[in-house]
Amino acid sequence: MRIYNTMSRQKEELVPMTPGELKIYACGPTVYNYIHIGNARPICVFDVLRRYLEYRGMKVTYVQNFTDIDDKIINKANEENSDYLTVSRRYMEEYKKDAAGLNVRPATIHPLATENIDEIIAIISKLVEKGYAYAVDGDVYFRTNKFSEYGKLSHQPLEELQAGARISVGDVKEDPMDFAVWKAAKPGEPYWESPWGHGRPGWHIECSAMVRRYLGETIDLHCGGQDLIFPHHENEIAQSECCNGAPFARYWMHNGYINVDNKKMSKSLGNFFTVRDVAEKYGYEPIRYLMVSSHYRMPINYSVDIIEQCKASLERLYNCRDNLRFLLENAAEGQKEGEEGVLARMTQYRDQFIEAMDDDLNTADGLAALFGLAREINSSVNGESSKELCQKALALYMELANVLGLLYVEKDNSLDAEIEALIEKRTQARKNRDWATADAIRDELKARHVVLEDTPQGVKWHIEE
RNA sequence: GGCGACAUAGCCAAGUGGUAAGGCAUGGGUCUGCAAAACCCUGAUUCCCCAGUUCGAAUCUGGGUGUCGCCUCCA
Repeated sequence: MRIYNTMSRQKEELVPMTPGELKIYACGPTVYNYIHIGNARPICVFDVLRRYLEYRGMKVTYVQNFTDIDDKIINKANEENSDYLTVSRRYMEEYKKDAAGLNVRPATIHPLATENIDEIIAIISKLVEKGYAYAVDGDVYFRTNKFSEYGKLSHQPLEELQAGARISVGDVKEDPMDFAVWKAAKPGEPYWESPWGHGRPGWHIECSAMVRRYLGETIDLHCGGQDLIFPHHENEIAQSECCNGAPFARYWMHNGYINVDNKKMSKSLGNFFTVRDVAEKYGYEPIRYLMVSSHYRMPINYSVDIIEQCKASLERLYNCRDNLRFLLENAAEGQKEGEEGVLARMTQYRDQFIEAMDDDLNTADGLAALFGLAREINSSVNGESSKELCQKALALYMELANVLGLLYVEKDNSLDAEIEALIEKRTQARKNRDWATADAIRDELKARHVVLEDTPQGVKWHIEE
Protein backbone atom coordinates (compact mmCIF):
# COMPACT_ATOMS: atom_id res chain seq x y z
CA MET A 1 0.00 0.00 0.00
CA ARG A 2 1.17 3.49 -0.81
CA ILE A 3 0.32 6.46 1.36
CA TYR A 4 1.05 10.16 1.15
CA ASN A 5 3.59 10.94 3.85
CA THR A 6 3.33 14.52 5.07
CA MET A 7 6.99 14.41 6.08
CA SER A 8 8.31 13.64 2.59
CA ARG A 9 5.40 15.22 0.77
CA GLN A 10 5.00 12.27 -1.51
CA LYS A 11 3.36 8.92 -1.77
CA GLU A 12 5.49 6.17 -0.31
CA GLU A 13 5.17 2.45 0.09
CA LEU A 14 3.99 1.82 3.65
CA VAL A 15 6.62 -0.57 5.00
CA PRO A 16 6.17 -1.58 8.64
CA MET A 17 9.12 -1.76 11.02
CA THR A 18 8.12 -5.30 11.87
CA PRO A 19 6.76 -7.17 8.87
CA GLY A 20 3.03 -7.69 9.16
CA GLU A 21 2.61 -5.37 12.11
CA LEU A 22 1.82 -1.70 12.34
CA LYS A 23 1.88 0.66 15.27
CA ILE A 24 -0.43 3.58 14.70
CA TYR A 25 -1.17 6.56 16.89
CA ALA A 26 -4.07 8.87 16.18
CA CYS A 27 -4.61 12.08 18.09
CA GLY A 28 -7.91 11.86 19.88
CA PRO A 29 -10.34 14.51 21.07
CA THR A 30 -10.12 16.98 23.90
CA VAL A 31 -13.28 16.04 25.72
CA TYR A 32 -15.06 19.25 26.64
CA ASN A 33 -18.02 19.18 24.25
CA TYR A 34 -19.81 17.09 21.66
CA ILE A 35 -17.72 16.41 18.61
CA HIS A 36 -18.57 18.17 15.35
CA ILE A 37 -18.52 16.93 11.78
CA GLY A 38 -14.98 18.18 11.34
CA ASN A 39 -13.81 16.10 14.30
CA ALA A 40 -15.57 13.12 12.82
CA ARG A 41 -13.42 13.10 9.71
CA PRO A 42 -10.14 11.79 11.08
CA ILE A 43 -12.05 9.42 13.33
CA CYS A 44 -13.80 7.85 10.36
CA VAL A 45 -10.95 8.08 7.87
CA PHE A 46 -8.36 6.46 10.05
CA ASP A 47 -10.84 3.84 11.15
CA VAL A 48 -11.14 2.94 7.48
CA LEU A 49 -7.35 2.85 7.21
CA ARG A 50 -7.15 0.51 10.16
CA ARG A 51 -9.90 -1.72 8.82
CA TYR A 52 -8.24 -1.87 5.44
CA LEU A 53 -4.81 -2.73 6.83
CA GLU A 54 -6.33 -5.51 8.89
CA TYR A 55 -8.33 -6.65 5.89
CA ARG A 56 -5.02 -7.01 4.08
CA GLY A 57 -3.64 -9.14 6.88
CA MET A 58 -1.75 -6.63 9.01
CA LYS A 59 -1.75 -6.79 12.76
CA VAL A 60 -2.54 -3.22 13.75
CA THR A 61 -2.05 -1.73 17.18
CA TYR A 62 -4.11 1.42 17.10
CA VAL A 63 -3.81 3.89 19.94
CA GLN A 64 -6.06 6.91 20.25
CA ASN A 65 -5.83 9.10 23.30
CA PHE A 66 -8.29 11.26 25.15
CA THR A 67 -7.06 14.64 26.28
CA ASP A 68 -8.91 14.81 29.56
CA ILE A 69 -7.10 17.72 31.19
CA ASP A 70 -6.76 21.02 29.40
CA ASP A 71 -7.67 24.71 29.60
CA LYS A 72 -10.87 24.22 27.66
CA ILE A 73 -12.03 21.47 29.97
CA ILE A 74 -11.24 23.56 33.02
CA ASN A 75 -13.11 26.52 31.55
CA LYS A 76 -16.12 24.38 30.78
CA ALA A 77 -16.08 23.00 34.30
CA ASN A 78 -15.91 26.52 35.73
CA GLU A 79 -18.82 27.62 33.54
CA GLU A 80 -21.05 24.95 34.93
CA ASN A 81 -19.71 25.02 38.47
CA SER A 82 -18.41 21.55 38.04
CA ASP A 83 -14.97 19.99 37.94
CA TYR A 84 -12.73 18.78 35.15
CA LEU A 85 -13.34 15.12 35.93
CA THR A 86 -17.09 15.43 35.63
CA VAL A 87 -16.79 17.29 32.35
CA SER A 88 -14.17 15.08 30.78
CA ARG A 89 -15.83 11.80 31.78
CA ARG A 90 -19.17 13.01 30.49
CA TYR A 91 -17.90 14.04 27.08
CA MET A 92 -15.76 10.95 26.82
CA GLU A 93 -18.95 8.94 27.12
CA GLU A 94 -20.69 11.16 24.58
CA TYR A 95 -17.74 10.73 22.25
CA LYS A 96 -18.02 6.98 22.53
CA LYS A 97 -21.70 7.12 21.64
CA ASP A 98 -20.97 9.15 18.53
CA ALA A 99 -18.04 6.96 17.54
CA ALA A 100 -20.17 3.86 17.92
CA GLY A 101 -22.92 5.52 15.90
CA LEU A 102 -20.42 6.21 13.14
CA ASN A 103 -19.37 2.56 13.25
CA VAL A 104 -15.89 3.45 14.41
CA ARG A 105 -14.27 0.55 16.19
CA PRO A 106 -12.77 1.27 19.61
CA ALA A 107 -9.00 1.67 19.43
CA THR A 108 -6.75 -1.10 20.70
CA ILE A 109 -5.99 1.23 23.58
CA HIS A 110 -7.66 4.53 24.53
CA PRO A 111 -5.25 6.03 27.06
CA LEU A 112 -6.04 9.12 29.08
CA ALA A 113 -3.65 11.97 29.64
CA THR A 114 -4.38 11.94 33.36
CA GLU A 115 -3.43 8.29 33.63
CA ASN A 116 0.01 9.06 32.27
CA ILE A 117 1.28 11.86 34.45
CA ASP A 118 4.26 9.82 35.66
CA GLU A 119 5.34 9.10 32.11
CA ILE A 120 4.89 12.76 31.23
CA ILE A 121 6.99 13.92 34.17
CA ALA A 122 9.67 11.39 33.30
CA ILE A 123 9.94 12.75 29.76
CA ILE A 124 10.01 16.36 30.89
CA SER A 125 12.68 15.57 33.46
CA LYS A 126 14.80 13.96 30.79
CA LEU A 127 14.34 16.97 28.52
CA VAL A 128 15.34 19.34 31.29
CA GLU A 129 18.33 17.17 32.11
CA LYS A 130 19.47 17.18 28.48
CA GLY A 131 19.00 20.94 28.22
CA TYR A 132 16.05 20.77 25.84
CA ALA A 133 13.67 22.24 28.37
CA TYR A 134 13.83 24.81 31.15
CA ALA A 135 11.65 25.69 34.12
CA VAL A 136 10.40 29.20 34.84
CA ASP A 137 8.18 29.87 37.83
CA GLY A 138 6.65 26.43 37.81
CA ASP A 139 6.19 26.30 34.04
CA VAL A 140 8.46 24.22 31.89
CA TYR A 141 9.18 25.18 28.27
CA PHE A 142 10.73 23.37 25.39
CA ARG A 143 13.77 25.14 23.92
CA THR A 144 12.96 24.98 20.22
CA ASN A 145 16.20 26.42 18.93
CA LYS A 146 18.07 23.53 20.53
CA PHE A 147 16.39 21.12 18.12
CA SER A 148 17.82 21.85 14.71
CA GLU A 149 15.19 19.80 12.92
CA TYR A 150 12.32 21.82 14.36
CA GLY A 151 9.94 22.58 11.50
CA LYS A 152 10.73 19.51 9.45
CA LEU A 153 7.16 18.25 9.35
CA SER A 154 5.53 21.57 8.53
CA HIS A 155 8.46 22.39 6.22
CA GLN A 156 9.01 25.72 7.81
CA PRO A 157 12.42 27.07 8.64
CA LEU A 158 12.59 28.12 12.27
CA GLU A 159 13.33 31.74 11.33
CA GLU A 160 10.08 31.98 9.37
CA LEU A 161 8.12 30.52 12.22
CA GLN A 162 9.75 32.96 14.59
CA ALA A 163 8.92 35.86 12.31
CA GLY A 164 5.27 34.87 12.40
CA ALA A 165 5.14 34.07 16.08
CA ARG A 166 3.04 36.25 18.34
CA ILE A 167 4.74 37.45 21.42
CA SER A 168 2.47 38.02 24.32
CA VAL A 169 3.26 40.73 26.78
CA GLY A 170 5.22 39.66 29.82
CA ASP A 171 6.17 36.37 28.26
CA VAL A 172 8.65 34.49 30.39
CA LYS A 173 9.86 32.30 27.55
CA GLU A 174 13.41 32.57 26.25
CA ASP A 175 12.12 32.55 22.71
CA PRO A 176 8.64 33.13 21.27
CA MET A 177 8.74 29.72 19.62
CA ASP A 178 9.28 27.86 22.86
CA PHE A 179 6.19 26.00 24.01
CA ALA A 180 4.95 24.78 27.37
CA VAL A 181 5.40 21.17 28.32
CA TRP A 182 4.29 21.72 31.91
CA LYS A 183 2.03 24.44 33.22
CA ALA A 184 2.01 25.72 36.77
CA ALA A 185 -1.42 25.44 38.38
CA LYS A 186 -3.28 28.66 39.01
CA PRO A 187 -5.21 28.88 42.26
CA GLY A 188 -8.22 26.59 42.18
CA GLU A 189 -7.03 24.60 39.21
CA PRO A 190 -6.51 20.86 39.30
CA TYR A 191 -2.87 19.90 39.66
CA TRP A 192 -0.35 17.11 40.07
CA GLU A 193 2.85 17.11 42.08
CA SER A 194 5.99 17.55 40.05
CA PRO A 195 9.64 18.54 40.43
CA TRP A 196 8.55 22.03 39.29
CA GLY A 197 5.69 22.37 41.74
CA HIS A 198 1.95 21.89 41.40
CA GLY A 199 0.94 21.82 37.79
CA ARG A 200 -0.41 19.93 34.82
CA PRO A 201 0.93 18.76 31.49
CA GLY A 202 0.94 20.84 28.33
CA TRP A 203 -1.06 19.46 25.45
CA HIS A 204 1.76 18.30 23.20
CA ILE A 205 3.68 16.34 25.81
CA GLU A 206 0.74 14.05 26.51
CA CYS A 207 0.92 12.51 23.08
CA SER A 208 4.68 12.04 23.27
CA ALA A 209 4.19 10.26 26.57
CA MET A 210 1.35 8.04 25.47
CA VAL A 211 3.04 7.12 22.21
CA ARG A 212 6.16 6.04 24.08
CA ARG A 213 4.38 4.15 26.81
CA TYR A 214 1.91 2.24 24.65
CA LEU A 215 3.76 1.91 21.36
CA GLY A 216 7.44 2.63 21.95
CA GLU A 217 10.01 5.22 20.96
CA THR A 218 9.47 4.80 17.25
CA ILE A 219 6.09 4.11 15.70
CA ASP A 220 5.08 3.33 12.15
CA LEU A 221 2.38 5.87 11.54
CA HIS A 222 1.06 8.95 13.23
CA CYS A 223 -2.12 10.56 11.98
CA GLY A 224 -4.48 13.43 12.59
CA GLY A 225 -6.04 16.50 11.04
CA GLN A 226 -4.02 18.91 8.95
CA ASP A 227 -4.41 21.58 11.60
CA LEU A 228 -2.32 19.48 13.94
CA ILE A 229 0.75 19.55 11.72
CA PHE A 230 1.82 22.77 13.31
CA PRO A 231 2.39 23.13 16.13
CA HIS A 232 1.08 19.94 17.72
CA HIS A 233 2.84 17.28 15.70
CA GLU A 234 5.93 19.38 15.20
CA ASN A 235 6.18 19.68 18.96
CA GLU A 236 5.60 16.00 19.54
CA ILE A 237 8.50 15.26 17.22
CA ALA A 238 10.74 17.72 19.04
CA GLN A 239 9.91 16.35 22.48
CA SER A 240 10.08 12.69 21.59
CA GLU A 241 13.17 12.76 19.42
CA CYS A 242 15.11 14.91 21.87
CA CYS A 243 14.08 12.71 24.78
CA ASN A 244 14.51 9.33 23.13
CA GLY A 245 17.24 10.05 20.63
CA ALA A 246 15.27 7.93 18.19
CA PRO A 247 13.05 8.74 15.20
CA PHE A 248 9.48 9.36 16.33
CA ALA A 249 7.12 8.35 13.53
CA ARG A 250 8.09 6.86 10.20
CA TYR A 251 5.01 8.04 8.33
CA TRP A 252 2.57 10.90 8.87
CA MET A 253 -0.94 11.07 7.46
CA HIS A 254 -3.16 14.13 7.71
CA ASN A 255 -6.75 14.50 6.64
CA GLY A 256 -8.24 17.61 5.03
CA TYR A 257 -10.80 19.88 6.63
CA ILE A 258 -14.54 19.92 6.57
CA ASN A 259 -15.66 23.39 5.55
CA VAL A 260 -18.93 25.24 5.80
CA ASP A 261 -19.48 27.85 3.09
CA ASN A 262 -15.86 27.19 2.14
CA LYS A 263 -14.58 28.11 5.57
CA LYS A 264 -13.01 25.67 7.94
CA MET A 265 -15.49 24.27 10.42
CA SER A 266 -14.30 25.06 13.90
CA LYS A 267 -15.62 25.68 17.33
CA SER A 268 -13.99 29.07 17.53
CA LEU A 269 -15.72 30.27 14.36
CA GLY A 270 -18.98 28.82 15.57
CA ASN A 271 -19.78 27.46 12.11
CA PHE A 272 -19.91 23.85 13.22
CA PHE A 273 -22.50 21.12 13.15
CA THR A 274 -22.28 18.53 15.87
CA VAL A 275 -22.35 14.91 14.90
CA ARG A 276 -25.14 14.42 17.39
CA ASP A 277 -27.43 17.01 15.82
CA VAL A 278 -26.87 15.82 12.27
CA ALA A 279 -27.33 12.20 13.36
CA GLU A 280 -30.64 13.00 14.99
CA LYS A 281 -31.94 14.40 11.73
CA TYR A 282 -30.37 12.14 9.14
CA GLY A 283 -28.85 9.25 11.05
CA TYR A 284 -25.17 8.61 11.64
CA GLU A 285 -24.40 6.65 8.55
CA PRO A 286 -24.73 9.47 5.99
CA ILE A 287 -21.95 11.21 7.92
CA ARG A 288 -19.74 8.18 7.59
CA TYR A 289 -20.64 7.92 3.92
CA LEU A 290 -19.67 11.54 3.41
CA MET A 291 -16.23 10.82 4.87
CA VAL A 292 -15.51 7.92 2.54
CA SER A 293 -17.09 9.48 -0.54
CA SER A 294 -14.11 11.73 -1.19
CA HIS A 295 -10.38 11.36 -0.82
CA TYR A 296 -9.26 11.95 2.76
CA ARG A 297 -6.86 14.77 1.88
CA MET A 298 -9.40 16.78 -0.13
CA PRO A 299 -11.47 19.47 1.52
CA ILE A 300 -15.18 18.70 1.94
CA ASN A 301 -17.72 21.48 1.91
CA TYR A 302 -20.46 20.42 4.28
CA SER A 303 -24.08 21.31 3.72
CA VAL A 304 -27.52 19.88 4.36
CA ASP A 305 -27.86 19.14 0.63
CA ILE A 306 -24.74 17.03 0.73
CA ILE A 307 -25.82 14.94 3.67
CA GLU A 308 -29.16 14.32 2.00
CA GLN A 309 -27.39 13.16 -1.14
CA CYS A 310 -25.32 10.81 0.98
CA LYS A 311 -28.44 9.39 2.51
CA ALA A 312 -29.97 8.84 -0.91
CA SER A 313 -26.82 7.12 -2.15
CA LEU A 314 -26.88 4.79 0.83
CA GLU A 315 -30.40 3.75 -0.09
CA ARG A 316 -29.09 2.19 -3.24
CA LEU A 317 -26.46 0.25 -1.35
CA TYR A 318 -28.94 -0.96 1.24
CA ASN A 319 -31.41 -2.04 -1.44
CA CYS A 320 -28.80 -4.28 -2.99
CA ARG A 321 -28.05 -5.93 0.35
CA ASP A 322 -31.69 -6.34 1.28
CA ASN A 323 -32.67 -7.69 -2.11
CA LEU A 324 -29.93 -10.29 -1.83
CA ARG A 325 -31.08 -11.34 1.61
CA PHE A 326 -34.62 -11.65 0.34
CA LEU A 327 -33.54 -13.78 -2.60
CA LEU A 328 -31.49 -15.95 -0.31
CA GLU A 329 -34.57 -16.95 1.66
CA ASN A 330 -36.13 -18.70 -1.30
CA ALA A 331 -33.10 -19.66 -3.35
CA ALA A 332 -32.58 -23.29 -4.26
CA GLU A 333 -29.41 -25.30 -3.65
CA GLY A 334 -27.15 -26.30 -6.49
CA GLN A 335 -25.04 -23.98 -8.50
CA LYS A 336 -26.35 -23.38 -11.97
CA GLU A 337 -24.74 -23.00 -15.33
CA GLY A 338 -23.29 -19.60 -16.00
CA GLU A 339 -22.92 -18.73 -12.36
CA GLU A 340 -19.15 -19.19 -12.48
CA GLY A 341 -19.03 -16.31 -14.92
CA VAL A 342 -21.10 -14.08 -12.65
CA LEU A 343 -18.81 -14.92 -9.77
CA ALA A 344 -15.74 -14.08 -11.81
CA ARG A 345 -17.18 -10.71 -12.79
CA MET A 346 -18.08 -9.95 -9.20
CA THR A 347 -14.62 -10.82 -8.00
CA GLN A 348 -13.13 -8.25 -10.35
CA TYR A 349 -14.72 -5.57 -8.21
CA ARG A 350 -12.75 -6.78 -5.23
CA ASP A 351 -9.56 -6.38 -7.26
CA GLN A 352 -10.67 -2.92 -8.28
CA PHE A 353 -11.45 -2.10 -4.67
CA ILE A 354 -8.04 -3.22 -3.44
CA GLU A 355 -6.25 -1.36 -6.18
CA ALA A 356 -8.04 1.84 -5.20
CA MET A 357 -7.45 1.46 -1.49
CA ASP A 358 -3.80 0.56 -2.00
CA ASP A 359 -3.34 3.93 -3.68
CA ASP A 360 -3.28 6.23 -0.67
CA LEU A 361 -6.59 5.02 0.67
CA ASN A 362 -8.68 6.11 -2.28
CA THR A 363 -12.03 5.45 -0.66
CA ALA A 364 -13.91 7.34 -3.39
CA ASP A 365 -12.69 4.83 -5.95
CA GLY A 366 -13.23 2.02 -3.46
CA LEU A 367 -16.81 3.13 -3.11
CA ALA A 368 -17.15 3.19 -6.89
CA ALA A 369 -16.07 -0.47 -6.89
CA LEU A 370 -18.79 -1.23 -4.34
CA PHE A 371 -21.36 0.47 -6.55
CA GLY A 372 -20.03 -1.45 -9.53
CA LEU A 373 -20.49 -4.66 -7.61
CA ALA A 374 -24.01 -3.62 -6.67
CA ARG A 375 -24.88 -3.13 -10.32
CA GLU A 376 -23.42 -6.50 -11.24
CA ILE A 377 -25.41 -8.17 -8.48
CA ASN A 378 -28.61 -6.36 -9.37
CA SER A 379 -28.18 -7.40 -12.98
CA SER A 380 -27.05 -10.99 -12.55
CA VAL A 381 -28.47 -12.31 -9.31
CA ASN A 382 -32.21 -12.92 -9.35
CA GLY A 383 -34.94 -15.36 -8.33
CA GLU A 384 -33.41 -18.03 -10.55
CA SER A 385 -30.02 -17.85 -8.85
CA SER A 386 -28.76 -20.61 -6.61
CA LYS A 387 -28.39 -20.28 -2.89
CA GLU A 388 -24.62 -20.58 -3.33
CA LEU A 389 -24.47 -17.64 -5.68
CA CYS A 390 -26.65 -15.49 -3.46
CA GLN A 391 -24.50 -16.32 -0.47
CA LYS A 392 -21.27 -15.58 -2.24
CA ALA A 393 -22.59 -12.33 -3.65
CA LEU A 394 -23.79 -11.19 -0.25
CA ALA A 395 -20.53 -12.19 1.42
CA LEU A 396 -18.39 -10.32 -1.10
CA TYR A 397 -20.65 -7.30 -1.03
CA MET A 398 -20.53 -7.06 2.75
CA GLU A 399 -16.81 -7.77 2.75
CA LEU A 400 -16.14 -4.57 0.83
CA ALA A 401 -18.79 -2.56 2.65
CA ASN A 402 -17.27 -3.58 5.98
CA VAL A 403 -13.86 -2.25 5.06
CA LEU A 404 -15.43 1.15 4.46
CA GLY A 405 -17.48 0.67 7.60
CA LEU A 406 -20.76 1.04 5.71
CA LEU A 407 -24.05 -0.87 5.75
CA TYR A 408 -23.99 -1.53 9.46
CA VAL A 409 -27.50 -0.48 10.28
CA GLU A 410 -29.95 -3.28 10.95
CA LYS A 411 -33.49 -2.06 11.05
CA ASP A 412 -36.04 -3.53 13.35
CA ASN A 413 -37.41 -6.49 11.43
CA SER A 414 -40.36 -7.37 13.56
CA LEU A 415 -43.92 -6.69 12.52
CA ASP A 416 -46.81 -6.76 14.88
CA ALA A 417 -49.60 -9.23 14.25
CA GLU A 418 -52.01 -6.61 13.00
CA ILE A 419 -49.65 -5.49 10.26
CA GLU A 420 -48.87 -9.03 9.28
CA ALA A 421 -52.58 -9.67 9.00
CA LEU A 422 -52.98 -6.64 6.75
CA ILE A 423 -50.18 -7.82 4.50
CA GLU A 424 -51.84 -11.21 4.26
CA LYS A 425 -55.19 -9.61 3.55
CA ARG A 426 -53.63 -7.59 0.75
CA THR A 427 -52.01 -10.69 -0.72
CA GLN A 428 -55.43 -12.30 -0.86
CA ALA A 429 -56.95 -9.21 -2.42
CA ARG A 430 -54.26 -9.24 -5.09
CA LYS A 431 -54.98 -12.89 -5.81
CA ASN A 432 -58.60 -11.90 -6.33
CA ARG A 433 -57.46 -9.01 -8.52
CA ASP A 434 -59.13 -6.64 -6.08
CA TRP A 435 -56.71 -3.83 -6.77
CA ALA A 436 -58.68 -1.19 -4.91
CA THR A 437 -58.43 -3.08 -1.61
CA ALA A 438 -54.83 -4.01 -2.24
CA ASP A 439 -53.82 -0.42 -2.94
CA ALA A 440 -55.77 0.90 0.02
CA ILE A 441 -53.93 -1.47 2.33
CA ARG A 442 -50.62 -0.57 0.76
CA ASP A 443 -51.33 3.13 1.31
CA GLU A 444 -52.36 2.54 4.87
CA LEU A 445 -49.24 0.57 5.64
CA LYS A 446 -47.11 3.21 3.99
CA ALA A 447 -48.65 5.79 6.28
CA ARG A 448 -47.57 3.51 9.11
CA HIS A 449 -44.02 3.40 7.69
CA VAL A 450 -44.23 -0.11 6.30
CA VAL A 451 -43.36 -0.02 2.62
CA LEU A 452 -44.38 -2.98 0.46
CA GLU A 453 -42.85 -4.21 -2.74
CA ASP A 454 -44.30 -6.96 -4.88
CA THR A 455 -41.69 -9.25 -6.34
CA PRO A 456 -41.84 -12.53 -8.27
CA GLN A 457 -40.75 -14.20 -5.03
CA GLY A 458 -43.61 -12.73 -3.07
CA VAL A 459 -44.21 -9.55 -1.12
CA LYS A 460 -41.21 -7.81 0.37
CA TRP A 461 -41.41 -5.08 2.97
CA HIS A 462 -39.23 -2.70 4.88
CA ILE A 463 -39.75 -0.10 7.52
CA GLU A 464 -39.13 3.51 6.68
CA GLU A 465 -38.59 5.95 9.47
C1' G B 1 5.88 37.77 4.71
C1' G B 2 6.79 32.01 4.91
C1' C B 3 4.49 27.30 3.72
C1' G B 4 0.36 24.85 1.60
C1' A B 5 -4.52 23.36 -0.47
C1' C B 6 -8.57 23.68 -3.73
C1' A B 7 -11.14 25.09 -8.87
C1' U B 8 -13.86 18.55 -13.33
C1' A B 9 -21.70 18.07 -15.70
C1' G B 10 -27.58 20.83 -12.02
C1' C B 11 -25.18 18.83 -7.25
C1' C B 12 -21.31 15.52 -4.95
C1' A B 13 -16.83 13.31 -6.70
C1' A B 14 -12.55 10.00 -8.89
C1' G B 15 -9.01 10.44 -12.46
C1' U B 16 -1.15 13.04 -12.58
C1' G B 17 0.54 12.20 -20.21
C1' G B 18 -3.19 8.44 -24.30
C1' U B 19 -8.36 10.70 -25.55
C1' A B 20 -13.42 12.32 -19.02
C1' A B 21 -15.02 6.48 -13.26
C1' G B 22 -18.90 6.35 -9.72
C1' G B 23 -23.10 8.46 -6.96
C1' C B 24 -27.38 11.91 -6.35
C1' A B 25 -30.97 14.61 -9.10
C1' U B 26 -33.56 15.12 -14.21
C1' G B 27 -35.87 13.06 -18.69
C1' G B 28 -37.21 8.61 -21.69
C1' G B 29 -37.81 3.25 -21.92
C1' U B 30 -38.24 -2.05 -19.93
C1' C B 31 -40.49 -4.82 -15.96
C1' U B 32 -45.24 -4.23 -12.79
C1' G B 33 -52.55 -4.72 -12.39
C1' C B 34 -50.61 0.06 -10.65
C1' A B 35 -46.43 0.99 -7.77
C1' A B 36 -41.65 0.10 -5.56
C1' A B 37 -36.97 -1.87 -6.41
C1' A B 38 -34.00 -3.10 -10.45
C1' C B 39 -32.14 -2.79 -15.42
C1' C B 40 -31.25 0.01 -20.11
C1' C B 41 -30.76 4.72 -22.38
C1' U B 42 -30.04 10.11 -21.61
C1' G B 43 -26.07 14.24 -20.12
C1' A B 44 -18.90 17.77 -19.75
C1' U B 45 -16.23 17.90 -27.85
C1' U B 46 -14.52 19.05 -22.31
C1' C B 47 -11.84 19.56 -16.98
C1' C B 48 -11.04 28.31 -13.87
C1' C B 49 -8.17 31.46 -17.79
C1' C B 50 -3.76 32.32 -21.03
C1' A B 51 0.77 30.67 -23.10
C1' G B 52 4.29 26.65 -23.66
C1' U B 53 6.35 21.37 -23.92
C1' U B 54 4.50 16.91 -26.59
C1' C B 55 2.35 12.92 -31.99
C1' G B 56 -0.96 13.52 -27.76
C1' A B 57 -2.38 17.41 -21.47
C1' A B 58 -7.91 17.71 -16.99
C1' U B 59 -3.13 15.60 -16.06
C1' C B 60 3.70 18.38 -17.18
C1' U B 61 6.03 23.72 -17.34
C1' G B 62 5.43 29.12 -16.91
C1' G B 63 2.09 33.10 -15.96
C1' G B 64 -2.66 34.73 -14.22
C1' U B 65 -7.73 34.68 -11.68
C1' G B 66 -10.77 33.10 -7.67
C1' U B 67 -11.54 30.66 -2.90
C1' C B 68 -9.52 28.70 1.45
C1' G B 69 -5.99 26.90 5.25
C1' C B 70 -1.61 26.68 8.70
C1' C B 71 2.05 29.99 10.88
C1' U B 72 -2.38 31.28 18.01
C1' C B 73 -6.43 26.62 20.82
C1' C B 74 -8.50 23.75 16.77
C1' A B 75 -9.56 17.36 13.46
